[in-house]
Amino acid sequence: MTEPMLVIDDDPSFNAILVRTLERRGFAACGARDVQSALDKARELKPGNIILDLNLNGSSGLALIPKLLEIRPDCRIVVLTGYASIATAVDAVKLGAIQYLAKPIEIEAILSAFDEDNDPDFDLPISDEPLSVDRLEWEHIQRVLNENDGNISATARALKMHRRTLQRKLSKRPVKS
Amino acid sequence: MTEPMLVIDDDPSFNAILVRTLERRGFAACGARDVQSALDKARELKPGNIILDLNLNGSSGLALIPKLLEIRPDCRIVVLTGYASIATAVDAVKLGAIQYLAKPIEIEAILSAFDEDNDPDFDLPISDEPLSVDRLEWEHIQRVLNENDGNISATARALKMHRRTLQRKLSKRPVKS
DNA sequence: AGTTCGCTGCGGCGAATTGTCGCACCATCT
DNA sequence: AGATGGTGCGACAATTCGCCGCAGCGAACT
Repeated sequence: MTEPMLVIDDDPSFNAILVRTLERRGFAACGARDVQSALDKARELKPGNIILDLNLNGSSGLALIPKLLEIRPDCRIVVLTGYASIATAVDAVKLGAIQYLAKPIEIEAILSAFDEDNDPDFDLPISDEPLSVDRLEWEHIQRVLNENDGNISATARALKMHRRTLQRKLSKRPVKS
Repeated sequence: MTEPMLVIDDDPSFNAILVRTLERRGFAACGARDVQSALDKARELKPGNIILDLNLNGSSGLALIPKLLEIRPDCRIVVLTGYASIATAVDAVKLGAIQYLAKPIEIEAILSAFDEDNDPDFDLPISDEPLSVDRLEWEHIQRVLNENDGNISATARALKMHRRTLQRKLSKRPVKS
């Protein structure tokens, strides 16, 4: 099960964390932050499992799917995105991705996506509990808040929630699982 | 094309309207309101185009996809649902549906789905807005619910929320962006 | 300077949602 | 038959949300 994994995501910290976590779990993992190096790495490593973010510095990861499959037709691609939509989910799967997940997401869910597809030869840690809805909400808020440079009003607008409500959530919840 | 169309939807009025509209546009259309009659009609007509609602009186239209494809492997199935979620969209496409659309939808969109069931467009999608917290919550619930084979109690436990609350959320939220 | 924006924190209050309990009804399994 | 576990749903109190308004603050423009 030393099938190499390739993480394609333009967010440096997310990418690094994911690669590190995968390695710590015993996978050979490698990261790429843009289309070109993703293709280079893919050609070099011929990874069987690929984690692909849809948004790569503005260019669509969707177009990368056929190219990756061309390099290795049986590779399993899990698409990950912070801006999930049903339309892109449908496209991604039609193009050959085996799963489409919305960030924030736990590693467990990603791994189980690779797992449940087939290949019973490696049983990785049985997936943990999913995040509670509260926790998920918190994670999501933090992400969007970060994206908006801490601007609460803008975040509330993006999240389509009331600013007052966001304020209250932020002040009340240091974090809980 | 006089390829017969089959409309599978348990909502009588929606079904009837859709069939009528299709006929008025020159298609041979036929409706079915439950799993059994859908399969009967499919075997009888061997329709090339099928419009399938995911929720058929509680039973999942998802399971119908493989059976329909078995009857006619090259038929094109467009999945329609009032309770859209990314999880079920991914499943539907993996099972062989060519498109997944959320109600309410215009006939035009359905027809154009059949029309251009090839090459998804990589260029335009990727939205610029993150999901609203409500939407994210909905997606997450759908995923976990799916993971638990539709078991509401188990899902509520996994999500650390009260079963009653989950019930209410599931029944109350048709979808909102 | 003065003025206009937009963001922020916060009080308050009615409306809506949640947490909890309880009950009835079903399947399964023992 | 009894135990177990799921499901739907009514009811009611506790909590949260939506929405109002207000005052302070920094940036940007005239």
